[in-house]
This record gives sequence, structure tokens and C-alpha cells, in this order.
Amino acid sequence: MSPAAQARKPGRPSKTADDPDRRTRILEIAVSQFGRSGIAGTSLSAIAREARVTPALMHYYFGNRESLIDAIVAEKMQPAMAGVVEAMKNAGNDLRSQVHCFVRTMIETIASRPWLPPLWTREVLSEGGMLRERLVGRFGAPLGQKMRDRFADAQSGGQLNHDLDPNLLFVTLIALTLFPLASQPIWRHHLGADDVTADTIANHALALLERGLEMPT
Amino acid sequence: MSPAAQARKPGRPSKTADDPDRRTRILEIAVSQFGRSGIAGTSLSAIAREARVTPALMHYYFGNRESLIDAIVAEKMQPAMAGVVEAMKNAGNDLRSQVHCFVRTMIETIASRPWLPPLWTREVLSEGGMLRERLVGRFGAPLGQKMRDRFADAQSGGQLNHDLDPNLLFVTLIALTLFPLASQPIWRHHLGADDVTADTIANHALALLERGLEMPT
DNA sequence: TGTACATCAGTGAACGCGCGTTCACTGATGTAC
DNA sequence: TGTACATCAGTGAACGCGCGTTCACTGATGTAC
Repeated sequence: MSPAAQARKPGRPSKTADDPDRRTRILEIAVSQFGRSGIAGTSLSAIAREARVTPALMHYYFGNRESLIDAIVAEKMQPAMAGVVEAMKNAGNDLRSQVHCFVRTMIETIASRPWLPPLWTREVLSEGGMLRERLVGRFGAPLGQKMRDRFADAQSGGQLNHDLDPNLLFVTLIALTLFPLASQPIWRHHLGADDVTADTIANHALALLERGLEMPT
Repeated sequence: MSPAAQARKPGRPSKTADDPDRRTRILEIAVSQFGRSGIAGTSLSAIAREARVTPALMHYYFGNRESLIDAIVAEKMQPAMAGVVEAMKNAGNDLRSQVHCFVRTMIETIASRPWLPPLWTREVLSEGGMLRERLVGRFGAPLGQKMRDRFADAQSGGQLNHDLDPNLLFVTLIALTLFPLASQPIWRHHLGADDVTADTIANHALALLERGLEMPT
């Protein structure tokens, strides 16, 4: 039907194809569709359609559905999370600068990957999420434990609001960064807040934390 | 195969059935499965199986898939959200008591409905969420606008931390309540925080807000 | 009270559809001599 | 430089499967006389 589709001849395509890395392109379309419709709500055929590619090609590249998901975890999500972990290693020992570093890095990481918040809330956060075990155990848990210990230390040293729960602070930091960015599509329109940028969100979160944590100046 | 299934005779069942309201029971199973696996990830057949009921009965009661979702919105989700809106009407004019009321009511509403956080994060929060338009426009937006105006008022009157963004405060309140409860299944185990209750979460959020908002005492 | 019939709750079996996956194939490309 | 062949990128057509939905049906229940 479509002229582009008809132009294609059978057999191995010639090298003149203007498509240097289809695998990467398919992976990007996949991660964006997974973000928009959820993993369960996205079929391989739908990804193939948007990529103007045969469903059979999906299997040629990725083997099967499960392996495509694995590829997205390995090549898209793990690098994002590893970047946050890495940044925290260079944040120094000062509690305030650690909090600032986490918030800023989270916001940057998320803002440059629009598919990340929906994928995270759907597939990592939720009980039956398909990516949960593959990511939380390896990245979330170690970082979360380290930060909880850091907060508990600071609290017993009188450098942190005593009414806070150290266990919940790591969750709170994620909530204050991931959630506003994830939910932005909802309220942006309804609140008429079109001028809210990723930076606005970071500053708001830090303003709340600055006073709320009661860190000494 | 199963004895219970074989016992069933064809034709209209006698009134002695010990199942007074199957529709309600099916709806509860549906909302719980939607919460666990997402709407796209849940088939009518799967719900029917758990409810020990024919797939055909699903259509007898609900007409079709779309209408089942409508029923869940109308009978399960809207009452929950209406409860929060209602509570806020009786919260008085004091900003502090409004914030306390919102946080407490949110936590209560969510804690008594385990399916609510996953359903919310998946189907309301996310861009392609299936429940978004049906709920946000009617409940979220009006309440959000009212609270934003309230915050902006307080801020210009010097009764609220000037570095905060009034647009984002409503989002922040939801983030601090919904997110920790939604993500609890993840970190509860990994952080070894089995003793964190809904009340702990409410107190933590209020402790952070109490200082972070800089409301006058 | 008995009887005839309409209604009602629910089912079994079938339907078309899109899905994920397989496989024999095609013709361009790389390589050995 | 030719030529013969192995390899490689990719496809078209088919597959079995579970899905949502339909429909003719069954026998208990309610109702009119």
C-alpha cells in the first residue's frame, strides 16, 4: 500500500540504506512506547509498526519479547540509575551537599529521559511491575541503605530534624523528584503551570528540604 | 474437573446459592487485579477465573471491558476521591489544619484501599493512563486549583516559605503521601523497615512539612 | 390452591482478531582461490 | 581480475493461542388467573 513499503525489494537489502543502526532506533521507539502505554499495553507489532519494520525483525534482533525487555533494562535503565549512583560517590561527606547532589542528579537524569518517569512508576514502583526485581535489588537497595545509614547518623548527631524517619527519607527524596516530573503531564495543563521547568521542581524540592531537614548551616 | 465446577447444573441457579452479591465480589476482584497487574495487563478471563465465574458472566453483568472499567471508576475510585474533597470542606480556614487534614485523609483513604496506589500511579499518573481523564478533570483539578490559590495567598501574606512554588505544593502533598505508600512493597523488604505503618508515613510527611513550609506558629 | 407462561440468572460453545513466534525463502555482500 | 560459494540481513506467510464478545439454550423463579 504505502509507497515506501512497496519500494522494498525481497532479499538482503543493499548497503545504501540510510538507516545505520536500526536496533538502536527500535530500542528507542520501544522504550518510548513502553513509557506511554506500559509494557503490558505495548505489543511488539505496535513497536514494529512505528519503526516501519516487520514484526519478524523484532525477533531477528531481540529473540523474543522477554529479551527485548531485558535489552531495555540493560541498555536504557541501568545506565540511568548507575549515573545517579556514580554521582553520589563524588558528592563528598557533607549531608547538605549529598542531598543537593541527589536531587539535582535525579532531576537531570529524569528530565533528559522523558520515558523514565512513566516507566518507573508503572514497572518499578507497582507491585506487579515487570522491571522491579531487575532494578531495585541491584541499584535502589544499596543506595537506599547507604543513605538511610547516613541520615540516621546525622540524626543521632543532632544534625537532622528529629521527627523525621531515616528509613523514609530516601523514599521522600525520590518522591519529591520523580513524582512531580512523572505527574507533570497531568497538572501542567489543569493548573495552568506551563512555565514550570525541571529546574523549578528541583528548587522547590530543595527549598522544602532545606528547612524541613533542619540541617545546621 | 474441579468438583465445585462439576456440581453446577445448567439453567437458572436456585436461590440457595450462598453468594448474595456476585457483582460486588467481581468488582472487588477486578480492582485488586487491576492494581496488581495494571488494566492493560489484566484480562476479563483472568478476573473471571479468580472469581470462579464464566467469562460470559462478565458481559452479562458489565456489558463489555470498557464498561467494567467505568464501573470501577464510578463505584470504587470516585468515592475515594470524593471523600478527600469532602474532608477538605470541613478543614477550616487555617492553613496548618488544612495541610494536616489533607495528609491524614489521604493516608487513611489510601491505607484502607490497597489497590489504590498502584492503580493511581499506573492509570492516573502515567501519560497513557486509562483512568486519567475520567478522574483528574472532575476531582484533582478543582481541588488542586483551590489549594494552589490558598498557598499563593498565604505566601504573599508572609505565612509560607517564600522559596516554594505554590503550583507545586499540591503535587508535593500528594507525592509525600501517595508515593511512600505506593512504593512501600519495594523498600519495606530491602530497607528492613517492616515496622513502618501508614501512621509513620503521615507523621514523617507532616514533620517535613511543618518545618519546610515555615508556617507561623 | 393449582396451573400456564413470562421472565430471569447464567452457561457452553463458538466467532473473529491480534498477538508472539517460527521458518523456509531471497538476493546482496564478503571471501577464497 | 573473475568466479563460485558461504554468509548475512531481512521478509512473507503461516502457526497456535488467548482474548473479548455473541448467542441460542436451560431450568429455576415470579406472576396472572
